Amino acid sequence: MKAVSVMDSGQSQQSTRTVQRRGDPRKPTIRQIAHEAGVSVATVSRVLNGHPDVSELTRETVLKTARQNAYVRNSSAAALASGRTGLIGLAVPFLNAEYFMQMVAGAATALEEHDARFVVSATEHEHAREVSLLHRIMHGATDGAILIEPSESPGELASLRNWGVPFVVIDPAQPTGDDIPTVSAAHWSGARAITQHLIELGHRRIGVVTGRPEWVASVDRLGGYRATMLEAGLAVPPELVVEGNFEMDSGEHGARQLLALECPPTAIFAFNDNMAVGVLSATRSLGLVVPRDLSIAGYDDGLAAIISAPQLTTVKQPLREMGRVSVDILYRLIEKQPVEATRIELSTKLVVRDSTGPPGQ
Amino acid sequence: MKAVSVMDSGQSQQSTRTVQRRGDPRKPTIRQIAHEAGVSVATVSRVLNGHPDVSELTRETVLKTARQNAYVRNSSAAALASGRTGLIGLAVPFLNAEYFMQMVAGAATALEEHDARFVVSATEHEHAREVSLLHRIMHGATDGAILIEPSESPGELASLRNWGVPFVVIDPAQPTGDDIPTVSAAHWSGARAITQHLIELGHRRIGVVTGRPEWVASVDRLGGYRATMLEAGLAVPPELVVEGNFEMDSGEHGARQLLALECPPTAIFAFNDNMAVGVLSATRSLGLVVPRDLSIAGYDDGLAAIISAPQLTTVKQPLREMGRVSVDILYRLIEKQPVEATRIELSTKLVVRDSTGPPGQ
DNA sequence: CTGTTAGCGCCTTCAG
DNA sequence: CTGAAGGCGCTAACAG
Repeated sequence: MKAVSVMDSGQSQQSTRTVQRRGDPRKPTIRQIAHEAGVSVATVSRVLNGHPDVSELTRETVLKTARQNAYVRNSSAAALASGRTGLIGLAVPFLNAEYFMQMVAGAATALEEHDARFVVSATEHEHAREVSLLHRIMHGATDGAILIEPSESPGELASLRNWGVPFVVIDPAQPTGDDIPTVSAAHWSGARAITQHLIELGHRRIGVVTGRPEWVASVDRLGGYRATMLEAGLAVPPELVVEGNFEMDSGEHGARQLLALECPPTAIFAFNDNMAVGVLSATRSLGLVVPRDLSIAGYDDGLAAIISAPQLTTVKQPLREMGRVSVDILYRLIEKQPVEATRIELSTKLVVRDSTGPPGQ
Repeated sequence: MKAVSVMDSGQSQQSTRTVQRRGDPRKPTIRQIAHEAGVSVATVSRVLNGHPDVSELTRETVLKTARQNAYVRNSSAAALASGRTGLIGLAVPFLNAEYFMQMVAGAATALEEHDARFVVSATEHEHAREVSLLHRIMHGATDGAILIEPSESPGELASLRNWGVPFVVIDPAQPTGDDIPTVSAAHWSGARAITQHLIELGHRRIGVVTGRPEWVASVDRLGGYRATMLEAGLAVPPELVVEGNFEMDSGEHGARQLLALECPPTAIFAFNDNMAVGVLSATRSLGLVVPRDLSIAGYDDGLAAIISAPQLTTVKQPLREMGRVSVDILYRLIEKQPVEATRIELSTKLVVRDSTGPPGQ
């Protein structure tokens, strides 16, 4: 019986059964290209993958006929055969948060250099979603993953690693094992820089509005603040620390609480810019002038910091850079190259603007 | 010759060649599960894919042994065999723009219901990138795609459609053929609402700072503004329309230009919130009070609108909803269900805050 | 309800 | 430098 060839060249083929193609005939396969170019599929594959061991002539022929037939490689097939998908899993807490998107954007540009794309999943910081993500996306569907602020326990991460999918964690909530590369922002020293700045301006009572206590960012920034205060011989009475949740409202709320103290702070350090804006608006509605009556510092150096009036003194984090670096490390892992530093902490930068100044008298 | 079974059950198998498995032995295949559960691969496949025609007993057995062996389906293989990847391509101009991320977030939640993920690509509004995206991501790698504000010509989109990959376009720059579903924001009527609002407040000279002229948003909003002004019998002299680029700075710049006119406007409508904030800061530095001396309106109802002081009168767009709807339509397309409306325009909502008021006298 | 079997399209040794 | 051929792991007829 003759094989039913998709291309209608009269070439006869040995086959015990009728070949019934169900695929879309508009989508040429590597075999058709090979056939038309008069070479073997292996050669076509080599050309398409840029292998060097092909004569210039054949390469050109193949490329030409591939182009003519508008050939596009079927990535599923390639992935199945090669074991590489060209896809990276990316778990991010929230998609609509400027903060995380900076990291994602940084990772995206880096990924492009590796000719890869990423598959995103918003975890909303929910454990269940992350687990499902890890168990679905990572296994087989992607070559590796980047987890931004995962809520996984070290144990879960470790078991994940055992599965064989390389991944790197950005800002882990808890210290991971040494075998799991980690990229973090220097929350502690960033908070230190801000606090120091405030102290140098002459502030003695500095209140803070923290973020959600489950996040590393909150914990570490609080640590940096505390340490710096103590070091300067300044007390940190509990009433000076109020808990926020990174949203603007909580900043406003926290500020009111702080300013209602019998001995209110002369400066407030909010753990992110949004909350700092909240602090600002509370201040304003209380009739206080910033920075004369109250200095306000934020964190992140996001849009809010430059939109607000006065513009905020804050800490700039290398968010994009973190994304970039993570991808770089991830690819070292994937390509099994040695990874020198598995514990990277990128430094932050104090940005002094108009919301801080010496305390009024 | 005996097959080398990965599982060390002593079951002998007929095979003319030694089976040499190169895959990771920790990753069980459907065959091993079938073997261990004492059923055929087909049955396992059915169970795993939730097909109804399996007895409850076998289903349970299979599920149990799958769980025990920590089986995870190889998505590449499944994709190759079934022709469906469970992935959706998503082209978005910028990853770090609140505006687009809202859409993406909306699409993401909707996708989850379809148990799919998406592969993102930032186009940076560069034509080349989009083309590469379309030609790489879409063919075979994804089941469909959502293009946000693509710069493609109708011709390119049409040829894409011919390729057979279903897709929907959000806010197309140019009208597409009827066979390409489209989801848009009602830019025109949003601008109309704002303009009307300003007119009703008593403004007669209303200036605008537009966005980049290549974007639909700019063109349509300008159209809405113009039409409404004319309808109210108000002139729109060219000097009242200054071009911005959606960035804060251009708003500030535009405002200075507008306010320097011999007969300056009493209200300025900036085509997005960021620019409105720019207008605000220009106003402030000129010593004007908003809204007494100048009314300012924005567009988008983003973070900037509520951070700024005074908070901005603006137009809220159903960004998340647009993402959601797009996904819904896309899946209808993918599942070849009839798509009733292929030209969807979601309505916007005027949000009046403190930056607009009656003109001073 | 269940098993058999033929591919899906490509990659990759292994021979020449 | 090139060709032949065996899978990769899974799905989907088709036949019981």
